[in-house]
Parts: sequence; structure tokens; C-alpha cells
Amino acid sequence: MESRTLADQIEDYIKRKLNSSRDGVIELQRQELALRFTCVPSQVTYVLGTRFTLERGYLVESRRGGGGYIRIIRVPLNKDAELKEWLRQSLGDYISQEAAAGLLRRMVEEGLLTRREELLLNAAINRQALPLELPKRDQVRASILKMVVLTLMRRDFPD
Amino acid sequence: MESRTLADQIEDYIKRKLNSSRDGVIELQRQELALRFTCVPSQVTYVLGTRFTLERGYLVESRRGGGGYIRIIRVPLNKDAELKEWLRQSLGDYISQEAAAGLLRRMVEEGLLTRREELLLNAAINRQALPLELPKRDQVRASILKMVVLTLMRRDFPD
DNA sequence: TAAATATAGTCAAAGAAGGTCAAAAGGTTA
DNA sequence: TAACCTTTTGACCTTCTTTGACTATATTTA
Repeated sequence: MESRTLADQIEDYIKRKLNSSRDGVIELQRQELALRFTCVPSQVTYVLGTRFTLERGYLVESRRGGGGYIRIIRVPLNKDAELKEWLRQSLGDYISQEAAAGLLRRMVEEGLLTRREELLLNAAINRQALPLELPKRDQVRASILKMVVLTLMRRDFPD
Repeated sequence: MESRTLADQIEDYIKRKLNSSRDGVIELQRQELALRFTCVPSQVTYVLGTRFTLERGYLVESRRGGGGYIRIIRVPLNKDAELKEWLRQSLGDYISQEAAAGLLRRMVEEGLLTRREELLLNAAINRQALPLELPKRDQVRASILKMVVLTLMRRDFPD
């Protein structure tokens, strides 16, 4: 498994908790997590800031002071207008390999792509697959992804 | 046969590790290898870039920062000399959209790809998805397809 | 209500990888 | 030997993680 760093472990822990919550919402306390993983509290903040972003489909709310908490909400994307809007916004004229991989991963999580499809498309937009200089490479990648998304949204695309 | 440059030794070492791995996937750390061979880390990068290429049937992934690693994946092409030859011939350095579509279709017929995967990959290598001038476009298409095929042949690729 | 307590947030520095690029060194070949 | 290709090195860059000092805000208590 991919829990090489503390941050990865904390990420996994949170995701497990989210999975076992019925409504995709959990609350936790920063200090408690820090104790559980023997780290400074800001480590938790780091994990939230890098892994539980809106781009990746999470909303994080919190409150300070006594009785404070951090609430993590998995944001569902309902297959239509929202999804298109999200894709339109995420997919600019240029996109890095990392951002593209993030988009594909999200699509898998939303049930739009299978794991196999993700791997194949990741291969197709991989740096090594696009022997181009840098502004151009990110541009072509964005172009490919747009086409893929359009295809995916065609009425006659198979389930 | 006694070339024995440092690069050759490192190459051999990595290949031995790959051989003794169960699934043709290993992970290593650049710095660790550099220490083992008493060389600068970029020497390892050089070996990877010259010996563990797509053409030779290897995929290389990596991650920076704490917990960083280099993952080397060997695609078992030798398993199937025919397939290898077929790919070498069909999939040259350049390939047209039509020929590429033919390959994908063939792969579906062989049970290597699903219909959905074919549609998505066709979208990805479509003329419109590759805003490039003509010699280049066919070259990038060939590159993408190679990457996709290699990915498909990874031992750890899901059924 | 003021002070104490309990949380969470921010930010920058330090640490831990890997990447890039070009020059120097070493080999091969015409 | 000159030209060319491959290997070796090192300086510098980018990305990601960990840590801690300091800040902000909410609740509880005196």
C-alpha cells in the first residue's frame, strides 16, 4: 500500500473513516489525530490542505475553541450540469501531468471511469508518452483530456 | 563482453532485482543506489534514461520529497514474441489515425480492450485531440500508443 | 465580564527526496 | 588524429514532508 509517509498514513486513516461513515461526513479533532500519529497538529492541517481539497472532491469545515472540530465532507458530483461545469473549469488550455492524473482519479472515484480506464488514460497523457517541449506538452495533454471527456459525455457512450 | 562501465553495472543490478521480484515491479531510492555504487545520484538517472526506456519495455515512475522513490516496471514482452513483433511492425515511430484505430480495434477483438476503452483511447489519439503539425502528430500518436500497450502488458494491470 | 483554557490556523524554515543540464572525461570510428 | 558518441560528475532546481513558533477564535470559569 501507499503509506510511505506520515501524511499518507493520515490520509488513509481519514479516508477509511469516511468510507465507514454512511453519509460521507466525519468530524475529528486535530489534536486527537496528532496524538494518534505522534506528530505536531499542523501536520494534520498539511494533510487536509494537500489531500482533501475541493479539486479532489472534499470540503473541510472547522471550528476553533472549546468543542472545536474539523469536519470533512465528501462532495458528491451529480452526473449532469455540475459535472460538466466542474470539468469545464478544471480543464483549461494547459494542464500538468499531476493535475491531469488528479482529474482522472476523481473521475474514477465518481464512478465515471474504471480503474483500468484510468491507468490507460494516465499512460496516454504521461510525460513519456508526449515527446514535446513544455508549453506544448501541457497544451496537447489538455486537448486530449477534453476530447476524452467529450467522448465520455456522449449520449451513446456505453455504460 | 567486458564493457563493465558503471552504467552497465547499475543496469545489471537493477535487472537482477527485477528478476527476483515477483511481479516485475521494483522500487528503489536514487540516493541509496548512488551510495551502493559510489557515484553521484544523477548517474542513476542517466542509467534509467538510457536503459530503462519505453522502447526496451520498461516503465519508470517516481515521486520526490520525503518518502520519495523510483519505481521500475518491466513489461513482459518476451512472453510473447509474436505480440512484440506485431507491435514493432504495426507501431513504428509514426502512425496514422486510421492505422491506430485499426490497432485498437484489433485489440478489442483479441479481448485485450473493452469497447469503452477503445472509444476513450480513440478519442485520445484522434486528430482533433492532437493539435500538432503532421510529421509530429503521427509521432506523438505512436508514442502514446506504445505507452498504452506497455501499460496494458504490465503484470500488475487489472483484468 | 475578564481571565484562563481549549481548540484550530498560518507561515516559514529545515529536511528529504528526485530532476535537469551542461561540461569534462573516456571510447570508437572514419 | 579528428569527429563523434557515451559516460561520469557536479552545481543548481523543484517538489513534497515535517516541525515549531506564533496567531486567532471559541468556550469555560472566576
